[in-house]
Amino acid sequence: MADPNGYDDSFDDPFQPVGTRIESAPVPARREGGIAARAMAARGAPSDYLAGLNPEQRQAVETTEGPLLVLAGAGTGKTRVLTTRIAHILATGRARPFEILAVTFTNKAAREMKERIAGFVGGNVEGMAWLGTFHSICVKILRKHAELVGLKSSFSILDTDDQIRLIKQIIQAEGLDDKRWTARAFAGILDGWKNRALGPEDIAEGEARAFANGKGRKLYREYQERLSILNAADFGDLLLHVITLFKKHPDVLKDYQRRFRYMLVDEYQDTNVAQYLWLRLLAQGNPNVCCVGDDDQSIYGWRGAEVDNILRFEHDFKGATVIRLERNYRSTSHILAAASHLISFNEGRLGKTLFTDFSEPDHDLVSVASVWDSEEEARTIGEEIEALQTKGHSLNEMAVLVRASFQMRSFEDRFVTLGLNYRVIGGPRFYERLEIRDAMAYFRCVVQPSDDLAFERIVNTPKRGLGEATIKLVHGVARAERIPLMQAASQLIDTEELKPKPRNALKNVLDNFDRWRRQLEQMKHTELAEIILDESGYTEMWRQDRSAEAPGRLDNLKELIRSMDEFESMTGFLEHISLVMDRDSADATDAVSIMTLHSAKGLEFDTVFLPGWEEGLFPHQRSLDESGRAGLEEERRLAYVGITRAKKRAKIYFASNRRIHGQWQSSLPSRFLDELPVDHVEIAEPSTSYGGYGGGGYGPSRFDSHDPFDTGSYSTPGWKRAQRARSSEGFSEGGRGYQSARMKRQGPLTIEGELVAKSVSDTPSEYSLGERVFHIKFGYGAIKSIEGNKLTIDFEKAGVKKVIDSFVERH
DNA sequence: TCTCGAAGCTTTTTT
DNA sequence: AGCTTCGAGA
Repeated sequence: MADPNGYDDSFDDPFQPVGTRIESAPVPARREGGIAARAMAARGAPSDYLAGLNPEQRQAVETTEGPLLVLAGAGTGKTRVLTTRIAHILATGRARPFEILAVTFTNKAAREMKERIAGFVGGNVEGMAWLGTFHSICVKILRKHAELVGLKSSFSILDTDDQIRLIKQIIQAEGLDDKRWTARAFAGILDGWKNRALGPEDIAEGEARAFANGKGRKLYREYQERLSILNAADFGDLLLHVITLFKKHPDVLKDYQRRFRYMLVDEYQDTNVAQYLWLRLLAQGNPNVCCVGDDDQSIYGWRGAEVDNILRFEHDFKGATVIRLERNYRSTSHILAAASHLISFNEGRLGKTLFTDFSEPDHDLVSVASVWDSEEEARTIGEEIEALQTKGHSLNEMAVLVRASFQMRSFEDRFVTLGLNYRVIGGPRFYERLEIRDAMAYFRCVVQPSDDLAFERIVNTPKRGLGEATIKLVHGVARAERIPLMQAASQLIDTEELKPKPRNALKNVLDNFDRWRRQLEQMKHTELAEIILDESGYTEMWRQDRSAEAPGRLDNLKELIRSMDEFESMTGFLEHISLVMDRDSADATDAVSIMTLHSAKGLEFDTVFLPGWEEGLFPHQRSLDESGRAGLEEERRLAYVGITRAKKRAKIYFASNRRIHGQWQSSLPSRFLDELPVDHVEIAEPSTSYGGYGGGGYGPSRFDSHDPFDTGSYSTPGWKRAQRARSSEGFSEGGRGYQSARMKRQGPLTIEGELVAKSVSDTPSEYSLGERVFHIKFGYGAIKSIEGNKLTIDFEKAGVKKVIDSFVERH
C-alpha cells in the first residue's frame, strides 16, 4: 500500500476540510505521468480497451451516467467490466482518479482491481485514492472527521478478539453469568444490529430483551461507551460512524457527494443494510452508481448480507439500467447446465441464464460418486488427482472445495501420505496467531498508551507475577478515575496498595513502555520492534518454551518484523494490520488447493472436487434450522458457486457414513444431487468394493416425501437451543450482593471523550484532611495528607500508607 | 499465582 | 475427537 496511514492526502487531491466549501472545484495541476494524465493521453483511442468486450459488457462499460446494475453471472467477466469501466471513465475525462469511489469487500479484490486498472492506464494507480474496501474507505473518512462523531483522529480499530474480551468485561460488570450469556453470543447479536445500522436506541424492544434478561440494550449502550472511552471503534462502527457523520453533518456529506462523481460497488449481493444506507447517502447527490453483483452467488446472508439489496436495486435507484452478463467464458456446457439447473430451484431470483459456446463432445460430464466414508472419499479424490497429474495436469488447477473446515482434515491426512502437494486456503491467518497478536499488543501500547485492551493482553505475558488480583486493582482505579489502565497503573505504583513484588513488576513494565515510547522517535520502527520483544522478555519466553510450536512462533515473530519494513512507521503498520488481516500467500509451488466453498468464491480451477454432499452437511443442518427456506436457498447458492468454479471438470461425492463430533452417523445424499440435470451428469462407478450406500444408487424419489421443514423439528439443535433459552429465562435474576457496593462508585456513565485524557491533578480528591475513612485492606484510618487523588492515611492497624482515594470509603 | 485436569463447544468469514 | 476455556489445587 502506497499510503500506509490511510488518511494522508499526499496525492493531487483538492480535498477541502469541513467548513471550507468548494463552490467551484478548482482544477488541480496535474502531475506529470499521473494516472489522469496518462489516461487522458490515451483518449481518442477507446478501441484499445473496449476491444474484445461482448456487446453487454461494452454497454456496461459505456453506460456511465445514471444508476446501473450489472448482473454478472459466474464467469462472465465481471472484474473485467468493472476495471474497464473505470479506465473508460478516466480515459474519456469524465472524472479524475480521486473522483471515483470504487468499493470492494475484500482487500484482495481491491488489490486485484488496482493491478488491473494499472494495466490499462499504465502503472500508476496512486491517484485511485478511493478504491478500497468499505471499511478502509470509512476509516479514511473517519480519520478526517473523527471529532464530529466523538472520536479522536487517532482512534484504534478493535478486532474480533478485542471485541469479545471487551464485551466479556461488560457482561461481568453487569453482574451477569458470563457462561449463560457468553460474550461470543452477544458479539454475534451486536454484529447483527450493526449490520442493520441499528444503534442502541433503534433496536426493537423484543430483540433488545432477548439477551440477558432484557439487558441487551443496556449492554449495547455500555459497550459503545467503553469504546468511546477507549477511543476505539469496532468494524461495524466504522460504517455506522460514517453514516451518523453524513446524517448529522450535511455539509460534510455534500463534500463527498460532490467529490465522488462515479461510484462502483463490487459484489453488491453481499452488502448489508448499513453498507446500503451508506451508499444511498452518497448516491443522493449523484446518481452515477454502478453496482455489480450476482444474486445467485449471495452466500453471506448469515453475516448480515441482504440479497434484498440487489433484488430491490431498480426500486431504490430510480431510472436504473439493468444489464445482464450471461455469456460465460469459464466452464463447459455440462458444468453450466448442472449449475443452472440446480440454481433454478431457488425462488426470488432476478434470473439469468448462463450460456457458452464452449461445448465439445469429449467434455466430461459432471460426475457424482458415492463413497463409504470420509476416508474413502479422501482416498478416491487422492487417486483421481494423481491420475490427472500423470496425464500432465497441473495441481494448481485442481481444488477440493468443502462445506465445513473440519472436512479438510481427512484430505490433508491423505495428501500427506500420498506425498501430494497441497495448500489450505483460508485457515488461521497470520495476524490472528497468538504470538503475532501479543507482539502487536506491545506495539499498540507503545503507540497508543490508552489502548487498554492491548495493555491487558500483555501485562502478564510473559508471566511477571501480575495476576488477577493486581489487574483488578488497576482496573478499579482506572474505572474510578476514568483513565486508561496504564495511567492508572502508574498512579498505583506510587502508593502502597500493592505488595512490593507486583509493585516492582508493574513499575518495570511501565518504565519499559516509557523508554520505548521515547525511542520511538529516534529509532527505526523495525529496530525498536525487535528491542521491545527482546527487552520485554517476550522472545525469551518462546525460546524457553519446549513445545513443538515454539520454534514456529519465533519464526513468525521474525516474519512480522520483516513485514514491518514495508511501512514507514509503527503507526502506519498498525493501521494496515487492523484493516488488512490477510497476507499474500503467493506460493509458486504446484499444489492442490483445499478450501471452503465460501473462500472459493471468485476463483476458478480446471478441476473441482466437491466432497460431502450429504443432507445435514450440505445443505448444512444448522442453516436449515436457523433460516429455513432462506437458509436452504443460500446453501443451494453455495452449491452453485462450487460447481461454477470448475472450468472443465466438476466431481461431486457423498459419503454414506460420516463422523461428526466424534460420532459415526450414516447420512443421506444431499437433495442437491437430485436437482442436477440427468443429461449432464454421470454416476461414477464405485471405485472400491464397499461403495454405495444403503439401497444402492440414488433416486429422485428419495426426498419427495421428505419435507425438511416439518421433519424431526423436535430433535434438531435449533429446537433444543430454543428450549434451553426459554427455560433459562426467569430465574437468572441473580448476581446480587457484592455488585451493589461496586456500583456505587461507578457514578454516571455519560462521559465526554476528553475526560479520558484528564490527568490526576485535575481531579482533586473529595476527601479532606483528618477525615476518618475505611479501606478494604488496611481498615480504619485518618487522612494525613492529600495529593491529587492519592491519600496518605494513618491506619489504626496498618500504619501510614499511601492509597488511592477510590479505594476508601468515608466513615 | 501458576499448572493441571475436566468440561464444554464445535458452519460458513471479512473487515 | 480435538481444541480451547474454566475451575480446583499446589
